[in-house]
Amino acid sequence: MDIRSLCLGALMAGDASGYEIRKMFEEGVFSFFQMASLGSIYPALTKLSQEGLVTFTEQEQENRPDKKVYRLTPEGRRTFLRTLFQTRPGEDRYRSDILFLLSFAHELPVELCEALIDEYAARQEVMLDRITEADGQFNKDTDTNTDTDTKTDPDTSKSACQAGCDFIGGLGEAVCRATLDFISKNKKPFLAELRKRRSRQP
Amino acid sequence: MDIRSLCLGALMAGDASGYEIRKMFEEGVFSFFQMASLGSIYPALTKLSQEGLVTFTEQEQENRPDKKVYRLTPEGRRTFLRTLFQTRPGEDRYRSDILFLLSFAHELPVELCEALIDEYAARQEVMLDRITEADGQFNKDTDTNTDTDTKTDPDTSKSACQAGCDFIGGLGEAVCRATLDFISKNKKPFLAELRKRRSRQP
DNA sequence: TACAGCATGTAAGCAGTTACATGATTCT
DNA sequence: AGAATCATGTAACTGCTTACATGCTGTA
Repeated sequence: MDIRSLCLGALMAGDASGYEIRKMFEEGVFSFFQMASLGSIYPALTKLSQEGLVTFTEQEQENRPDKKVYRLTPEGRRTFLRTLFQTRPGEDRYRSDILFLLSFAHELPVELCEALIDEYAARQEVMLDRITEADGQFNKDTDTNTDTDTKTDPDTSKSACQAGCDFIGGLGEAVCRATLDFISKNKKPFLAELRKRRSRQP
Repeated sequence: MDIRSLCLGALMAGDASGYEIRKMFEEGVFSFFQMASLGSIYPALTKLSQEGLVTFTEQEQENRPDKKVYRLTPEGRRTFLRTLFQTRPGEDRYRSDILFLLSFAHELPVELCEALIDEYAARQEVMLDRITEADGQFNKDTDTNTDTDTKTDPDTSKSACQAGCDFIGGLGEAVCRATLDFISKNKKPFLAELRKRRSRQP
């Protein structure tokens, strides 16, 4: 998925600034399985608006810098939907430095291994919080899109991403819990095993 | 983790050609949490050998193209270990087109949603097989490194990556199973929910 | 006959990260 | 006083994917 589709997808949930879109990928629903940095979001939004797939309104804010609030155009919506249909999804990719480091546990001090496992668990915990908190975050009104033609009817708009996001949120939750469960069950035996080996071969 | 460290890590398990290293990331132990393509592996190995971190021997093969079998030098080993100690692990990143597409389930035909879920499950199944098969793949003798000074003693060598890889393999297995379990429990209700909405708002 | 697997390598191109640039406000 | 949050944007750089180039073997 390229960054442009990611931005369009984010805007499907409601109007947002570049900064807010990043937050969706960093803390929100999408954080579980996609990410995007500001350095890629801003150029993408610029290009998207040049192509007429999004529009933006500059919002003055008190005590805050101005905001460019982007909104999907009907064409943007159509384009995004077409993309969804046509995309044959690429392979999932999971990258984890921690797990790579832990592959070499037998070469590392046991304390470091423990720290790595704890760090891994802590991150999973954070992810779990994000996922459970994000539940229904697509339903909070974004005050700007109550009377737009980009939105169909209020009911559809309300349930925006809901069904899909619930399912995926549930999946993410299950995965995080399984991970944390595995760690709580296997951490100690694993570290004990490492110490045993260490004492055999110093 | 940059590609160079990944290659060094792969070679910790025993001598290998570039082609074989890719297989480790594509089908082997590392496939769960890292990946690397040939187009990045070959240049990395070349650079690594220029820096003296690996050596290679050209092996003629019958009915097969020649092979360059790479081996860690003591310095390569030291460098890699130092990297392990010093690296403060970057954030885990999971990217999934399928899950992104499924976030918009309410905009897609139910049949497509089902196909996406099935595809997702199938991939998890493949991953599960890889992980369980990979168990102990670090222990199969690679016939070339029985009498080298890069290896410590046979016992250590035998248990190469074992402890860490067992742990991580177990984790991967748990995660895959949790995913498949979640899907088998929630797929039907989810699709039913989608159909219900669809009939309400055609 | 065509495709898949084994095997290595180069190079173009792109996508995205990181760093830089700017600046106000609020919290510690 | 300094860090963090909000807010936007550009540009250099990097790292990776993809495609190209080559060629043999075994299978469908």
